[in-house]
Amino acid sequence: MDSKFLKPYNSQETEGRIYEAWEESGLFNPDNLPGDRPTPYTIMMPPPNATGVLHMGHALGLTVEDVLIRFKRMQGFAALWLPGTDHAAIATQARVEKDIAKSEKKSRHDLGREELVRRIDEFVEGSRSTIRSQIRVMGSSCDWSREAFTFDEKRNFAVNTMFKRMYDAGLIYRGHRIVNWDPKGQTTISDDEIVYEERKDKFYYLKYGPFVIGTARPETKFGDKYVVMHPDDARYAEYAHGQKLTVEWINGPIEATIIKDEAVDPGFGTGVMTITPWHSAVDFELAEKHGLDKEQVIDWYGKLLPIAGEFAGMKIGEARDKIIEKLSEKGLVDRIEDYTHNVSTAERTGGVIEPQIKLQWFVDTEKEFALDHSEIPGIAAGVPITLKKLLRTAVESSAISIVPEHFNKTYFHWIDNLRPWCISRQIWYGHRVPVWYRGEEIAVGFLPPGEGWTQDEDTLDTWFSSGSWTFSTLGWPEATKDLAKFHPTDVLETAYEILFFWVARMILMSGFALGQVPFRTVYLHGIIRDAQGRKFSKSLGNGIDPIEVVGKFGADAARMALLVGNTPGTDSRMSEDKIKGYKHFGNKLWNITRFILENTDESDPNAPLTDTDRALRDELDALAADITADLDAYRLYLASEKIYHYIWHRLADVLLEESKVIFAGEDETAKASRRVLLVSLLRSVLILLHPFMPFVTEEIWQNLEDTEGFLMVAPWPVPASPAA
RNA sequence: GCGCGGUUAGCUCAGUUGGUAGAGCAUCUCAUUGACGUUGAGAGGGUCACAGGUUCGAAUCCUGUAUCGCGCACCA
Repeated sequence: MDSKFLKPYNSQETEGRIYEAWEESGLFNPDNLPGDRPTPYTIMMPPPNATGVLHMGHALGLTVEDVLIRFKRMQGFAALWLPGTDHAAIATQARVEKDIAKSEKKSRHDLGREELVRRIDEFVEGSRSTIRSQIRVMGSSCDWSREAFTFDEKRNFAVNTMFKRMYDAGLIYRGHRIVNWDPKGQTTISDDEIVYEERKDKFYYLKYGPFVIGTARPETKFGDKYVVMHPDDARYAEYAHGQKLTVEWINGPIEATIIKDEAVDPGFGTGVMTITPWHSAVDFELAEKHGLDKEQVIDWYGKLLPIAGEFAGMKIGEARDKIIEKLSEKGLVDRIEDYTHNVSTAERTGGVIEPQIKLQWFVDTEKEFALDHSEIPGIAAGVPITLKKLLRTAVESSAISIVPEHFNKTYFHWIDNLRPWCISRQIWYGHRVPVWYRGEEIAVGFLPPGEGWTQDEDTLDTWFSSGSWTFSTLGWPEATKDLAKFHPTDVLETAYEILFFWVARMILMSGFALGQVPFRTVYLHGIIRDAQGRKFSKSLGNGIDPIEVVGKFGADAARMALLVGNTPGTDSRMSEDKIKGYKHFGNKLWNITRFILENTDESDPNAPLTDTDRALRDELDALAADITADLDAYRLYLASEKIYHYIWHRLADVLLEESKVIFAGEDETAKASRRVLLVSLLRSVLILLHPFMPFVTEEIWQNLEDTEGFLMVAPWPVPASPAA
């Protein structure tokens, strides 16, 4: 027996060394795996943002993915887990701009586009290498030879190709539409990048000619020359659609036009409203419908424009009070009420969103097109379909299943509320919109030959590029071997928070580009909270750094703590005590090994098993089948607990205790049988525990005399069922 | 407002197709030079949020209520 078993298990000494050995073996790459492996099993790592360091959520994701990939690798699949990082355009640029502002007191405009992008590239390079090493620390058995970055040359080619194909199919268009404008970040953002903050404001009832209208935003009302009511509202039956009347307003009389539309809720307020098409999505649609004028009232920095007369140049907040003051003097304020509502703010900058009309690029999710090839059930090639329908069908047809299942409803609910997806951003870091202009000419996708072309200034929403992650990583648009073999992928494992941001966009892009689903299963994990149930945050300072935890307790312990009892889609709490418990477990296994080795020196491998021992062997085989079924059904929280429970409370507490009595007795047949049994059980539990605690199991395996090669590729005892 | 979840032991949470309520931690008792610096055996502790219903049988299925959390839409 190796003398190292005489001391407690030391994760610090072991884990780095084992990881290096795995990496050098080349076995993370499915091309190098032993035996004939016709069936692929693929997971694309959700690329962590290249903005900093890994947090507990990443650690959980990496652990779940690694358990699945190790399980399937041992089961004989050509297992590919492809790692990568995300350039996360807005987040990264915001981060670097902040750093520069702090250290050099310079803005991006001081630096210029080229220099800022160069600085960001530099930052990202450093950040990516940090992330790479952190992914390794968790024990992730991913194929580094295929590593990808959402903003490298290959991915840029894929993005430009995708843009061109969607443009040619009529699904991408440029238009003046209402967008979410972030005056602080000076960019548009998508609906999903908005966070709502509850605020208490005033709600003003203003006299507008013969009407009383309600508004929370008097500062937008200067241009309001349309007054809208429901056509069936008896109170206003005397007014006809299109009728004009002159009303006294903020800066004097204006001509108002009556519009009748069913969009107005007669039961809300007075049942009458005026509209501001430039600064409200609902009003914009009304204006489009009736062909009304639209006028900008607030500029790109949140200040009032000349239309506001004496209020021009004022910030919104300042103007609001003064306007009400003036209206009040003019006797036009009917009453003021308190009002609680949600204000839209930009997730990244905290700026209050100002809806604005802007010339932007959009993806149209309701326009019909046809796929020339489809493997998605319910969608036939050549038959007209919309992206919205595609998104729905992929999940409705069970081509994709979501774990836990109830997120299906959330997904459908989101699709039903989907609006055109604004994909252009006014930031400098990221894939630049692949469109070039020359006079009246426009070129899409790639820079055409010839002089005088100017590229669109905007960049693309980062989710536009990560939408193609499952296949751009495999070489698309080239028809590579990898693409043919590994796509569609098997599982997409991610946080439920980005179901829409990312998961839906991948379904959309994969469906459009390949006529395939991007993955067969979506496994959504919950948020990891602290012991008090709070979200980890910088301001609270309650973060548990996974890397620190691993240093202290080992990656194996951290992995188990993240897995056991943590059901998909449910938030869970993390405390050092829990992690410590599993460090103890690693040491328990270490000592079980020691006991078995000490008592089986003279083991005769050919000795027959007694009936009792045979039954004990069968018991573990049954457990193996059970654990396999749990893993196939994504019940990792049960599988991990079951093998833990067996090792500690069955193997150690019962079987080893019993064995002490047997070894102390006179029955040589029972002794011989028990030696064989214990060695056999030890080997089996190492295999079954390996996906969960890869380091300590591999280390023990390497130190057993009768084992060869890596535990990492030892055959799993239960073969894959044909259906799975 | 619409939708989705949670409510089970002091705490954190499991409970897969309905079949005698479980784990870890905590508490208490006992044992212990032992494979274990990190041990074992045992005990106490639960009207499974509440009210109805279906069923031979409900933590589990159905209806409703309360309460907490989340998502979406936000209404002029």
